[in-house]
Amino acid sequence: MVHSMTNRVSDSEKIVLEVLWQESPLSSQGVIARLEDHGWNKKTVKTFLNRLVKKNILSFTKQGRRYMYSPTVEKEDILSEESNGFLTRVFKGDIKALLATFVENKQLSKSELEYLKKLLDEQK
Amino acid sequence: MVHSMTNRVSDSEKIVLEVLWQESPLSSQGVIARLEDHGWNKKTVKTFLNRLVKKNILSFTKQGRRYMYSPTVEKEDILSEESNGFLTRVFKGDIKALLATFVENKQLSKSELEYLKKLLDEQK
DNA sequence: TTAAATTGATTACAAGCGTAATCTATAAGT
DNA sequence: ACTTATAGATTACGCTTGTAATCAATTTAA
Repeated sequence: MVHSMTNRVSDSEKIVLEVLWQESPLSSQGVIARLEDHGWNKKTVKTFLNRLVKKNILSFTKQGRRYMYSPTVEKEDILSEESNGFLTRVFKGDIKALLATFVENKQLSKSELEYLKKLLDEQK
Repeated sequence: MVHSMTNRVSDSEKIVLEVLWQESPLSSQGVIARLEDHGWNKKTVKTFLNRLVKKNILSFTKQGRRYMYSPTVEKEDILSEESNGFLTRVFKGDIKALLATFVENKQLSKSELEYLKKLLDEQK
């Protein structure tokens, strides 16, 4: 946990980051290619890459005049950070209220219910 | 569900709204008083009241030259809207991953685990 | 070898947000 | 009867975000 992580990752940046969590290092072209169906202009994707580098969420190595980008943070760290933020901001830390909202709202399937029960049993 | 609700409620606005969910109608003074420990300037609170009115999240009735504010939306509606947004944005709709993150990260107490199990059992 | 395409860097620009200050009208205190 | 405080409305201003366009350098295609 070296990063103090004052800089948050915006939603769009997170979409870019997701690509690199799945496969890295990648050049900007590689990222752009994997985001084709997103309908973003190449320039836009490059902006996000740049901002992520400035925020120290991505690092790169030079390959000629190309950059090969890699995440500097684990997906799990970002997810749990965001989750805690959400819990605090929206539910004021009331974890039971949060869980109730999700469980009641989402109509879980049988297999999802099974999975969660098992998860709970492992917890103790 | 009359509101198309394209306008989101910001975090600060939500804090103001919370006061009015707990007690309404209230004048701006009433809201300001109940937010004293928040360290906000009165003007700041009034800005948020104004913005919430513009977003149709608050309505008011005039009492002389004072306004008495009330929410036009239910807390539960906002919470589940935000929750769904969060689920989609951060976990790409994967409810299992979301719940797993909370359960594993938050070190749930025995009673919280019990509560959640009951929630799951009621679901079916 | 000259023109075109591509790279990353820099700049743009409007909307939303946090955080108020100022303006205008009215009510209240002296 | 004035002066001052207060209410809501309008304006301000820097930061972040979404969404690129432009710029300078370099590589590639013709």
